[in-house]
Amino acid sequence: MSKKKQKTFRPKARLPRGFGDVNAHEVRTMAAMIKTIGEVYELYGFEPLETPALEFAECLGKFLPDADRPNEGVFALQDDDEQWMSLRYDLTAPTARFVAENYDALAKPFRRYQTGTVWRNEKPGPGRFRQFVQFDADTIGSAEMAADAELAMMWSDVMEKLDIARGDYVIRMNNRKILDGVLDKINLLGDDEASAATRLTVMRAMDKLDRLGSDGVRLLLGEGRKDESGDYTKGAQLDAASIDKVIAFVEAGKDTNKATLTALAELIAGSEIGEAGIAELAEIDVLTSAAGYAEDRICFDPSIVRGLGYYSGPVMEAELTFEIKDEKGNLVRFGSVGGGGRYDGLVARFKGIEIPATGISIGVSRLYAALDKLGKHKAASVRAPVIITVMDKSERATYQQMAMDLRQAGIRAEVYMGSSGMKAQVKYADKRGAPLVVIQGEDERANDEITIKDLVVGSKASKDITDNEEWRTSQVAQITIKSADLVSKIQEILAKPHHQH
RNA sequence: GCAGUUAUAGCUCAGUUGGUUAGAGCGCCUGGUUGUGGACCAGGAGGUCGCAGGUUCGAGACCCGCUAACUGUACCA
Repeated sequence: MSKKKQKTFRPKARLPRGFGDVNAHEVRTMAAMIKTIGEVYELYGFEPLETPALEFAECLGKFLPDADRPNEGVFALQDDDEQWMSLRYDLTAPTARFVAENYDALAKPFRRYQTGTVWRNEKPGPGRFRQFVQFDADTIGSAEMAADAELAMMWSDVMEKLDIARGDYVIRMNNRKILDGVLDKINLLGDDEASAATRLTVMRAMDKLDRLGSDGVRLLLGEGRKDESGDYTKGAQLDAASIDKVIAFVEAGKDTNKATLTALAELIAGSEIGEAGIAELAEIDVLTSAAGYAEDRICFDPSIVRGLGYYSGPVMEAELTFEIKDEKGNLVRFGSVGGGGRYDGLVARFKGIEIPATGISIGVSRLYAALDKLGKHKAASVRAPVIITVMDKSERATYQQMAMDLRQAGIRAEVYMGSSGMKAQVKYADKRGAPLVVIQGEDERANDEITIKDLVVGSKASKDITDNEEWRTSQVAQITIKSADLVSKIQEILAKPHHQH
């Protein structure tokens, strides 16, 4: 052996980008959110379903891993028998698989809700992760607009149950058939490849109205647009008349849903598919209006596009409309926190027969981030445990009994599990945010007493004490009680206002 | 994917036209205080200056390549 020290390999402790740890506060608030959303879904009659994280790649849809880039878009791996499996990238595709697999046994329409983690192998950004949580509800096997209307209203209920005030959010709704109507009017509904490609470009451009404004969209519909970094995006090369039509369409939103429908009807008059879409939205409007859900909650917005893949009828998006400032004072808008719509073709991939379906997907992770910045999380705070210090290790059983007594009364309590001295123990309690510290050393034990130190009161008192001698010897915010009174005394102290949240 | 910017301690960042042992604040640890959080005081740990090459007597700084992160943009079931 050489005398040189072998350099031991130490991996850098780090996480792949787009993945994040979830701390105690986040776990609790996220769980509370999920509970709230689930309760609303249950109220509407939806049933829970869980499916696995991995599915056969071919079941999830068009993102089949190929030999060159097996993990583009999805995380995929090969089973023993070389079949490709993928981590699910949404909850809709697994649901379609489930329905196709169990179709005969299900009560139709099948109404289920599901929450879970999904994974996407793509570039992360602010508010965008490679692993995140969604919470979906779908009605499968109904072509009725009532199903879409119900989801929009339920979504609105969810937002308000999460303490997002009416006006701070809005469910925006459009219809893919109306979008097709516009494309129809500018002669882009052809089956040829060129039309299909231009269609995509046009829809992408329309979807960017909120971010780029109508001037930016105009550029994307025409020649192309150069962004501030100098990168150039080629446009759809439409002629001026067509551009005007598309712009008029995306800006056709009015103050009331009825007025929007009227405006849209004029713009796409003569297109069969477009008129069908307007009829669908009109039907939804009747139902939502009758239930009292006005434009301040569910708003028809012609600029909503929502993905390019499978939607076939109404599409919707939940948007947070308030703005707040970040640490640097910049205005931050959260924007979309979920999407949904009708996808009549999805189950047909498996069954051959078309089964109409509609659903919504709430982006729990994004919504969480937004509510966190708003300070709107409820039920998030759990009181830290009372810490019982270990003054004499030989008395551990006694301290343990104190903790058990407190727990019996429903009070979080823990005996200090480390081996440091008292100073470190109180410091530990402080760092944990403990409300109280329980102390029983030799002196107390001799008199069958226990000392309770109130860390909240002590913290306030420390501001007026600059002398350490005084701080130490005055034993600030401490009381000594009879051992038998431990639980009742602590209950009494914790009921005081300064220990309430 | 494309473009721009950046990379120095756990965090936020200094580091002069290239010059000796690379700094500060905050945080962390220890002691002042063997039975007490904060404040204060004293001390301490922590860096292959992203990686690899080159220019130079000499590189944290200059040049080339790579990597990563950030921002914008594209894509987004």
